Amino acid sequence: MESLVAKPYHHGDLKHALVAAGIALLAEGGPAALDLRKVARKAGVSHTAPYRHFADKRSLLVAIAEEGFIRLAERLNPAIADPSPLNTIAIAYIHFAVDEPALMREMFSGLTIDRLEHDSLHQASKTSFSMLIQIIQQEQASGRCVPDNAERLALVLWSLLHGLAMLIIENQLPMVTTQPNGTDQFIAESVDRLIVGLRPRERTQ
Amino acid sequence: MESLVAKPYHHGDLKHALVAAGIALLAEGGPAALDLRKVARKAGVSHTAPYRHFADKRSLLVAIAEEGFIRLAERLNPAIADPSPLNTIAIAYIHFAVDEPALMREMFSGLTIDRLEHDSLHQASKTSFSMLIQIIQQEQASGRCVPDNAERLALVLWSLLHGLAMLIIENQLPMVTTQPNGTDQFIAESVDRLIVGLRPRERTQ
DNA sequence: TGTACATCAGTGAACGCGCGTTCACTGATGTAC
DNA sequence: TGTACATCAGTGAACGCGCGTTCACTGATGTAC
Repeated sequence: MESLVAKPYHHGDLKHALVAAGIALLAEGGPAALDLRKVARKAGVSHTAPYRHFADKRSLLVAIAEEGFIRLAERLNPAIADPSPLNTIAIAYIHFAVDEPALMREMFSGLTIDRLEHDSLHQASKTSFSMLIQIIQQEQASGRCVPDNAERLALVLWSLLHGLAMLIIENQLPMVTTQPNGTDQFIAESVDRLIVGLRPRERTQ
Repeated sequence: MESLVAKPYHHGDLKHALVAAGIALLAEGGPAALDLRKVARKAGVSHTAPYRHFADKRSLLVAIAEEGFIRLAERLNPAIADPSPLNTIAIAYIHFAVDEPALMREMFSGLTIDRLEHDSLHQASKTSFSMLIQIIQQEQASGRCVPDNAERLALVLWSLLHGLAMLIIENQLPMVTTQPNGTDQFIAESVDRLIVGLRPRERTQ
């Protein structure tokens, strides 16, 4: 069901259209659906046209992962100005994963794409991470977070959020996700737990 | 380099041999390396022999994931009797992932295998999770953990461990993993953080 | 403004490959009498 | 203990398929004069 009106010979912006087509295919059919020929078909172009813009399939995958990190950063960004930034960024992170599970997996499949070899991809992922650091620093400034190394604390937070996101999209937490509003509730519960800790406090509040 | 001595016509235990061959292939070549023909070749058998034991490729993948969860449970089990069980089970969980990254990914790829449809697989994964619950309950019994719902607390712990494991095997934490002993140190740091919390405590200890 | 030509962005046929699966088969094993 | 036969576990040829990639090509565009 291609919606193409009076297609010209030259596409105009095929490179970005191919990335968008790839992301759309991931959304529709999971990771297995991502092959060069399908991407080209989705973009309404012959299956050899992508080679004018990407050296090979791997290059397209890198571009898709990069775009994924850019979109993730856009989703996380509003949390910085939020009065309850930890919970808000957690919700944003996990909702992004739930909305785009296949893209999320593709972005984090470091086994197939070595991030450090692709600088723009690396930068894109660092942008998201820097938001976590920033939020930790804000919380430290207002005395709601211990004054330890902010990057390290952000890594712990990231691990919790990433684990939640992955377990949820891999359907490992049915006891949580099948409840109405269960996911958001459990995210809030998890973030609270990280904030107050497992160990009992002498005097609450 | 098959080490086969005087191969008989009947294999004897081909079913388990195929699962073992699949896990070995995952260890060697990553997720992409896992196809029926390679598995059969690895087990020293024709590429149609697996169909005597598995209906199709999917069935073999389910069996491999199940074996993965059994092995994970074996690795986690000793932590229960450990004096510092939280840190020990965390180390065990993440070391398992680091040792068998492709198997780990396969086990948790719920997008392709629906766990709830395969009861023995579901049971196998619950065994590992129940160890986390057990450890939380022990800590609660000795007053080192708040007396909230143990299963819920275990889910939070699991999320943290899973996120750590995934980020590490996807090579997202180079700043941690490239340091000598950096991984174990960061695991300990993360578990400690979950125990004491992000929020400052009035009076330490 | 018009023409010549280099360059760029697309096409479609063709390739080799390895996959999952099927099929008719054969060799090995277990059991009834 | 020996034989007949059903059953089980393996084989190898063959299939259809879709993939990534290459190649020679053609249509469209931009620029120099």
